[in-house]
Amino acid sequence: MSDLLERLRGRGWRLTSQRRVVAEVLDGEHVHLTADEVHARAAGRLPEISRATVYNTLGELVALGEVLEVATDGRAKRYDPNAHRAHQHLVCSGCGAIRDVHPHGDPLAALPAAERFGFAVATAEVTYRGLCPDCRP
Amino acid sequence: MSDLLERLRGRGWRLTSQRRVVAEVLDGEHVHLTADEVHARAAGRLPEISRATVYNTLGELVALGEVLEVATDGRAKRYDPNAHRAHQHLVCSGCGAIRDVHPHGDPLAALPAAERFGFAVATAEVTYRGLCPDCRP
DNA sequence: GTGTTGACTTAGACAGAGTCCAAGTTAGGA
DNA sequence: TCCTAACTTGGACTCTGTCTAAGTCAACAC
Ligand SMILES: [Mn+2]
Ligand SMILES: [Mn+2]
Ligand SMILES: [Zn+2]
Ligand SMILES: [Zn+2]
Repeated sequence: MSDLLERLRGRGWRLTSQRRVVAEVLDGEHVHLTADEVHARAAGRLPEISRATVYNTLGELVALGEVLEVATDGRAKRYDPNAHRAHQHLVCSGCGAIRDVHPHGDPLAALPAAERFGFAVATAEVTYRGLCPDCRP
Repeated sequence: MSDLLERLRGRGWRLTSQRRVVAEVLDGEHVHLTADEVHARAAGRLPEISRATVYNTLGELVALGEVLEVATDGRAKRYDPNAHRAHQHLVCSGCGAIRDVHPHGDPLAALPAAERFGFAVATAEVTYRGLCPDCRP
């Protein structure tokens, strides 16, 4: 992620302080922040950064494949900087905590051709749900 | 689904015309309607049914396990009356069309204990994504 | 260094999905 | 038939995200 800014420059992007700060907020942390959380942390370093710019930058990073968008039911999307190693998510049904997990095998392999209905199936996302240690009875 | 109204009555629910119409709209169809689509179809039979009641009734049916909520990223949730046979979903990345699919094996089995981090993992939802025949280049 | 310019940022209006509330209505038991 | 708690209603409200017009500035040319 630290060379992300170089990669972006290589694509002809302007390196603005806003983009730099958003990249720094996502850098290194294996977290799954909402756009508003990214905005709050970015504003800690660059107080007047706008929500629109955070949304724009996140959208650009997603389009480049540098960040993944994780849709969690009903609530705000989460942005995942761990885009370079395929993984799935384990979500606590109690508190909403999210962890990266690495299941065995390729989930796509479980879908037989007869169940593909002519689709060109490209990806399989798996969401495991259950109660985390803190939320267990 | 046709005896759903009986099951609801058994739980002490009042059988109102609104609830009856929402149940009829979902009945039998293996579709994945949004709340607003359910409202539109229900209003065809009972013109003054309100959005709030449709949301309330759908939420109650979900809580009872009679209907599944399918979160599709960014868009409105879809309500799935096919709650009595486990299945997964295949979604077109182009037009958003949804189909029920039945992969081989239990997707939970692919997650080793060491990857469960103390969670009591209960379910695995799989979303397959790709282009449907109409959207393929 | 200075100037130029189109890419970028901003505030705020807007939109879609869903929730909440106070007031009115009604299903179903007494 | 009456009564009342449960249900429904319309509209206000919240949350998430998009859009736009006007202002700003990074990067390049000189
Ligand atoms: Mn992740
Ligand atoms: Mn389904
Ligand atoms: Zn938890
Ligand atoms: Zn399609």
